Amino acid sequence: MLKYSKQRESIKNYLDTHRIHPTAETVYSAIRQDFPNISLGTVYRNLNLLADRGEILRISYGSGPDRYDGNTKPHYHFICTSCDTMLDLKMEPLMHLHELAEETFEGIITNHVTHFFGLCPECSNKKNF
Amino acid sequence: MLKYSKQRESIKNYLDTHRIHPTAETVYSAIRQDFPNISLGTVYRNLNLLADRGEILRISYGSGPDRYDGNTKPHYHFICTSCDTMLDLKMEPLMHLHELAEETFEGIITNHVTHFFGLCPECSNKKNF
DNA sequence: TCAGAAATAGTAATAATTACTATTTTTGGA
DNA sequence: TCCAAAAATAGTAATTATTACTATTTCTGA
Repeated sequence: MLKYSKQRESIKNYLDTHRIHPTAETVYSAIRQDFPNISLGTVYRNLNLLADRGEILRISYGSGPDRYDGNTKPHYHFICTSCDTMLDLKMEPLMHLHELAEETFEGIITNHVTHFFGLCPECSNKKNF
Repeated sequence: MLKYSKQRESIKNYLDTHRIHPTAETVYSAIRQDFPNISLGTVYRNLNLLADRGEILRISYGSGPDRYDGNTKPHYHFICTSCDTMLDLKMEPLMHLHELAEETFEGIITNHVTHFFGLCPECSNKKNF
């Protein structure tokens, strides 16, 4: 049985109001403004709990820590290989790609994950000068 | 200047002859049959070196350790959420997806990574009984 | 053959995350 | 309103995957 906690509410609220795809560490630093004694374990536990319930997204990619996203609508993510910024892409996601993949596969494919890499607008400008 | 090493040759050969997408730890265990004193650091260093040179693929996904693949031809990977087996998919990869994504993006997108998840043939059979 | 460069083995360190435990908070009844 | 059980927390320790460090060994080309 899930019980209310003000720490969890604060974490959820932070993700809903800051669409920067923060890491657990970033969330931890931010929440500490309001809850100076919150522990990193609590942040991880609640991020996992919220992600398992589908209230937030956990985004894993290559190297580096996982990112979290309050926007659960299907959308693609871009990661800048120079500054690690993660951005939402406007492109419509290919929702049925895994159904296509399943046609030539003996098992069951239920979902797929795609991430895009390159230089973010800011970093691509810097490289031009 | 790159120098020959029998350990590296053995690692490369293992990946070329075992298309099971092994982890560094799996490669380490296997190579130890021939080189009982090889260190895990040597395995990691050579896997990284080979991947950087494009001779093998490093595959990172959600949780769990990275996998390595001697097959450098572009192809998609499937990961079983039940047993963690990684399999190649026969489906043709969408090589130009990141060019499509770049059309609605202010920065530069140079590549993308897609992984598929579900139950492998073996695990999907088990669940039916 | 030999000297310098590169690679190795073995070990220590790091980064991200999870596990553990004693204490505190929440919550649905009495 | 009070209370006990369940759940959550803070603080800490442990784990996992990987990289860094260093003294020794192996390559290689002159």
